[in-house]
Amino acid sequence: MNETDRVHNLISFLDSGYGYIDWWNAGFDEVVIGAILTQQTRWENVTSALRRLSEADLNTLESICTAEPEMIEACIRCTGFYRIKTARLRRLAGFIINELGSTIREIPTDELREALLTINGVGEETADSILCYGLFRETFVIDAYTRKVCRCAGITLPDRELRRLFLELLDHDNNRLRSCHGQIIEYAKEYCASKKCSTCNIQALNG
DNA sequence: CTCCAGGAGTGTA
DNA sequence: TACACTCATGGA
Repeated sequence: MNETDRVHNLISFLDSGYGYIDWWNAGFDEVVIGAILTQQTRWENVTSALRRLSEADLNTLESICTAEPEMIEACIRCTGFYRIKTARLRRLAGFIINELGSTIREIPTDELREALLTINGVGEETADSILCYGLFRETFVIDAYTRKVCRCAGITLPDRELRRLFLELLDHDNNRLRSCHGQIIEYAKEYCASKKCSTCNIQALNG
């Protein structure tokens, strides 16, 4: 059994267990902001920060650009790295509004991905989250959960090849790509809470 | 108390 | 290319 078969089996396994998941179907601005906030932090802290930003009317890219940094820092402190994340939010929001503007919908995915990656504070996962969940583009998010579940399934491919394989096996379909990543997170939260993965039965997929 | 969470940038070899 | 280090709060 090769790596392609393992990924295929993993996809089938998750699909049969969870079905289609409409994962992180939020507005564009919230996805962009959340993509930065979720860096090295639990999602529960992100939702808390997003709620505070909303209550302070700082939940849009426009307001992020014009607000005092201290106001943003106060809202997102619970996500950790709040000073660095505030700087990243301001850079990213400014880039999207001033450099991309309304033409962002017309920029090809690969070109837009490269553009996002040039921004300080935007790495592969953040860029792919924005593209996949904020703009419904054909890309797949490789994050800590994805790596963990794949490792359990005996898949040892590097991120770049893993992303290409998921893209191919999910037919470059945005709905399937979003759903699959959601399934991975649901599974990981259910069975991989501890490091040992004692209740994880993914390795059985290998036959 | 310790450990780590849906990262990314920088410096070092 | 491959690590080690930094950023920082909060929950288990």
